[in-house]
Amino acid sequence: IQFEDDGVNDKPVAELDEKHLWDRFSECVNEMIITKSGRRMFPAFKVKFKGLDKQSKYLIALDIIPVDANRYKFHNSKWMVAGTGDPEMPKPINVHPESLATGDHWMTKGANFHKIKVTNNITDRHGYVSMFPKGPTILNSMHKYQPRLHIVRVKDGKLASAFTTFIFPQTEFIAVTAYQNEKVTQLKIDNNPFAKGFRDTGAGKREKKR
Amino acid sequence: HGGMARKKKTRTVFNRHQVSQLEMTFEHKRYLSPPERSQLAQSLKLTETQVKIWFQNRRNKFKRQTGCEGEQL
DNA sequence: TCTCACACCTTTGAAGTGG
DNA sequence: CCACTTCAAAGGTGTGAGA
Repeated sequence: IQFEDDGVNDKPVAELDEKHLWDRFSECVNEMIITKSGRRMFPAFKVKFKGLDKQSKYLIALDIIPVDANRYKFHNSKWMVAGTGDPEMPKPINVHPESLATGDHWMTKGANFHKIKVTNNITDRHGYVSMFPKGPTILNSMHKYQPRLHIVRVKDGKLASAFTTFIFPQTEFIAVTAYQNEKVTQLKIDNNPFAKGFRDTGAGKREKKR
Repeated sequence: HGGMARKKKTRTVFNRHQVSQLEMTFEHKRYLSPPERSQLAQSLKLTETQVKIWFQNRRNKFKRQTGCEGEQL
């Protein structure tokens, strides 16, 4: 990977936001629903920054890559390998919409990737930007994935530094078509505001039609 | 409210082109002079009031997001 | 395993009201 | 101009049925 170093001295550091929440999901092996139309991830992937150069401009991006080449199954309340994984589609690089913002901007406002979507729909490619696919990330159900954060300094429309990549292990998850682990479901319901209607306590009215 | 005047406030939504132009303009200038507003309104086929209120609301939103900086733990 | 329609919520944002 | 509020429309949840 080529870049023209602009000589700016920085030391980019990204730290995962709401780490505690991610940890709780990670403890019971996180699952992300994938749908035909694309589903947001929860928790949302949010980061804070340190060590950027205030004046320089940076591009911030996120991608989601396979962890291994296995297929998994949920059996006896446990995830276990269940054979060889299916072939993977190329993964888009989700450039943060505020990108090409200053180091000052990123360090004060952070980066929130809450709008990125994951899907299992192989037939709705949204084309390509440059060499890379665009649109929702296509994942295989019952496969394990790991989001990655990328930081690169940009000067005059050209790369001015190497890519710095951060991996937060607690953001690893297994793509599913329907939740397998009850604990994961409950964590999602308890913490995702859009699922408030399913909460038992307080303002929720859980009801079963029989 | 005494009377039975039921007003159906139908929510108007500006189209993508209009929003992106407004957003681009806002990025460069946070306040619009009357002539600028008039020209922008005409090119976007909006009323001057709509453009005025849009900038007013946009400024408020910007302040709200930027001002609330100390959330999370 | 996967898909789909619900019900039930939130978020969004132009327009309203008052200062 | 600002501070707020109002309130539909848009759209994100998990559900549970039926493939």
